[in-house]
Amino acid sequence: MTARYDPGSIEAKWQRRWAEGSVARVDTAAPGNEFYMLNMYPYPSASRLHVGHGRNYILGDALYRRERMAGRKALNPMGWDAFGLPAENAAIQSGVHPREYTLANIARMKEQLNLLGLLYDWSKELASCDPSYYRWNQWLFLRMWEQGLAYRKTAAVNWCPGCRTVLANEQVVNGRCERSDDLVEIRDLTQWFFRVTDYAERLLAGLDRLTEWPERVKTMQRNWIGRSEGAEIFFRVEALADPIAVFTTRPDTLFGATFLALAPEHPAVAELGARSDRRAAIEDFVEKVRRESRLDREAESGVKEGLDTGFVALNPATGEQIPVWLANFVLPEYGTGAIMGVPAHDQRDFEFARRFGLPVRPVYRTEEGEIDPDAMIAAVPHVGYLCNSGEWDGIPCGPEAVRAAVEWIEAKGLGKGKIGYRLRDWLISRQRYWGTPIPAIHCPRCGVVPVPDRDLPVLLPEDVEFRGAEGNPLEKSKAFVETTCPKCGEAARRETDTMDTFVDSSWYYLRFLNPRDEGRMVDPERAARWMPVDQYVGGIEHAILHLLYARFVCRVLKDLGLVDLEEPFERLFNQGMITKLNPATGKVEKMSKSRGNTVSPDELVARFGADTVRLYTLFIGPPEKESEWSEEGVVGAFRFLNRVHDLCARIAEGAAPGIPEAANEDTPLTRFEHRTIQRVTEDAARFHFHTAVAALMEFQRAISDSVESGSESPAVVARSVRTLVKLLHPIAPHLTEEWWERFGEMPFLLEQPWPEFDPELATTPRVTLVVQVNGKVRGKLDVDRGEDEESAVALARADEKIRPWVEGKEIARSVYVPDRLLNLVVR
RNA sequence: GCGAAAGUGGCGGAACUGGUAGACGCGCAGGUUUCAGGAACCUGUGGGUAAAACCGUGAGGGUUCGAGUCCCUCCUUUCGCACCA
Repeated sequence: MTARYDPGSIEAKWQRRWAEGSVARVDTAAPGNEFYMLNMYPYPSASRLHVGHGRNYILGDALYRRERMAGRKALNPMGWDAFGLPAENAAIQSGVHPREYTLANIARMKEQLNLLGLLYDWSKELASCDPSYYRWNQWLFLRMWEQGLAYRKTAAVNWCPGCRTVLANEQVVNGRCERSDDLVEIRDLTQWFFRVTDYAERLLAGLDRLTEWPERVKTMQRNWIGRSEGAEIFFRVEALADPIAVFTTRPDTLFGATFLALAPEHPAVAELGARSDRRAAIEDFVEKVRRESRLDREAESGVKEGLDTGFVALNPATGEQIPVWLANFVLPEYGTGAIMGVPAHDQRDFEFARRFGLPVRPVYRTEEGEIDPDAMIAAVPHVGYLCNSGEWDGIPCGPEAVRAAVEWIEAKGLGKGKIGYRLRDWLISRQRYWGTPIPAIHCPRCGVVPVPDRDLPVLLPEDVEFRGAEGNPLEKSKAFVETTCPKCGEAARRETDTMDTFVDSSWYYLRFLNPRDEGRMVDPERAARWMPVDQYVGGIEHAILHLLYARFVCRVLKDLGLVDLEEPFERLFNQGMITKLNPATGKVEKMSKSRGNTVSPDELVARFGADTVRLYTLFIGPPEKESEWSEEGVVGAFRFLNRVHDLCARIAEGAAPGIPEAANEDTPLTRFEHRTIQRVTEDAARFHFHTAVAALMEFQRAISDSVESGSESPAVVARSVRTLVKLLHPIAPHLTEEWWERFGEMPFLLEQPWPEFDPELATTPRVTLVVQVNGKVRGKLDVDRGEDEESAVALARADEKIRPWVEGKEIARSVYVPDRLLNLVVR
């Protein structure tokens, strides 16, 4: 007769007990052995938790519980990235206030997290939409403004005509608005930026010290920052007062520059147009390129469009006149938005030159001699030695040539060495209501004036109509917009842009340490004690967004003297996404609400219990890998927990508390036990709970078998079962707490020390020695550990399975790996 | 195009520094229990053979006593970046 396993009642009971006991709560002010672990924030705007990101939390909780059992005081807080577009869009559609919508979703998410038995320190809970949180966004903004790190400029941004708002880059999918599917336009708007480019070098250099970060993420950040060394060189244009600066990584090819190309967006283009008799053509071209969406401009890579402005520039090295062109392939946001065209040594310039009949002039020659430009079919970026380049002639292609060129250019005052970055400043303005108001006031007399600290927080107004709203609802709130200038006291307009929600999440890990602190943003003493975050768990999707912004803001806070911390997250673990077949597209896609291929964990919890869902989610595969969700195997997890339940029930009869902890008898089951402790401990350390589960399944079977056969003493069995229960706790916490209690043990199993193994007992006295003949497995020997080679060979020769393979043959050599393998090489 | 990761049974996946390939689970097959059903229990399960031999980790080469693991070439898939001067 098997004991009936009823997860529902057990789980409800323990969830209540953990909450009542505040087991997750820690005093962040008190010293101790600290471990700070953080899951990347969820999106409470998502109305339900789905297994795709539930996996984060289940893995995180298992790690957290293991740390607790390992005796470390561990902080595991949860915060809500509560501002954002979805809440506001819901408000526009339904009229429900974004706050209401958000708070309802937070409550629901919280319920679901609790349902899975996840332990968070709710005393540290925070939500970015709470003024006690976002006032510090504003405070930080003002400090950054003082430092010149926050500024306003006019920039080309993504604009969705349907939603009548700017969009973040990540909200643009294939050139279309993620929500309305409208084609996104590029518009010039005056926006607020954070000067992240000032930190490019430090952000790049810091990556080398993040040894516990996945290489993949670091590479993505490096590419995103995109450092390249080169030079800025000035080209005089006859029609213009100021020279045009170009950025190049190949100043060594300056003598080969045969044209100058400007991005149509280049600021000098308007002036050129005004002075040109080709004004209409220039304006048409600019308009045409600008009308192309970014998508088209990128998709048509290869098709290079251009227009000769009719003006000429002077090649500063040769003094020759070269034409000034407009070209669609020159990007306005990189470098200076202008390039020198060196067709012989740059493929893009080559294609452009050939298309428009511009001259090609090689300035490198090969061993065979100079290159015939007419015979070239492609650019030769790296070849031979400089030629036709005055003093530089003869220098081999490479860093040496670049260095020589930079020195020469600087000496002549033609330009200077420069490091270029692909990284652009962080656009933080959003023309939306549901975000942190940017604390600035526009005064007709004083200009843009910061809100004084004493007036913080700038609260979101309540007199706002959302339903069917067009544009930023804040603009229509008189109470909000109409204000007075803090400098001159005259009537002024309040800034209506709000901040990107990534600002919120850039420093929240610090705020968990002092979430109710009214007087300051961060507590430097607690930060010194707890920082950096020991373990950060989250998906790869934040590799260059959140994880880069957080590293940036951390450095800003350091420079402001608020914390002594350069890197916020010491160790990062990227778990793979859960994918699932999307019936709508027929493809296997990342599980997400917007794709409509989600699976809600609470339905599964209702059927099998949270422990089964947790165990199965961890068992599905290695957490760093993407996994396709399937429920085929859930029953296997459920069966296992049933067997554990049954086993516990069998030995619980007559079990007295505290029995067998001391006895470490040398029996087969004891050895199995120690081996299992070792396996589970090591697997958990590298987050491989799927193999830990496999080890526990084997262990359960071994215990059950010895109970069946009566081969082990009750004390040994009792201790083994207790060990099984402890090792299983991070994975299936409810069932294991329940049995720990029924065994008469107290208090929480969560507070029990993680079992330790004896390395000696974690081995077996006898081992299987594999015998190979000429590298092929021909038999196995059961021998004592540490058997020497000579007797192993003798045993092998005598073995009836092996004998036929060696009989009558000469053993040329033997390879012996003690306790593992014997390979006989015969002729 | 550039960069990174990965290809192992019907499926998810094991295999730490080269040393029994396929742990564990699903599925499947046979059996047990049950009025019955099953998400219960037991046994078996890479191909192949009567049993062996033999063949098997994307393909082809190489190093080695021995290769899923190391090296070279190629193929496929996934994910980044994508005219970055």
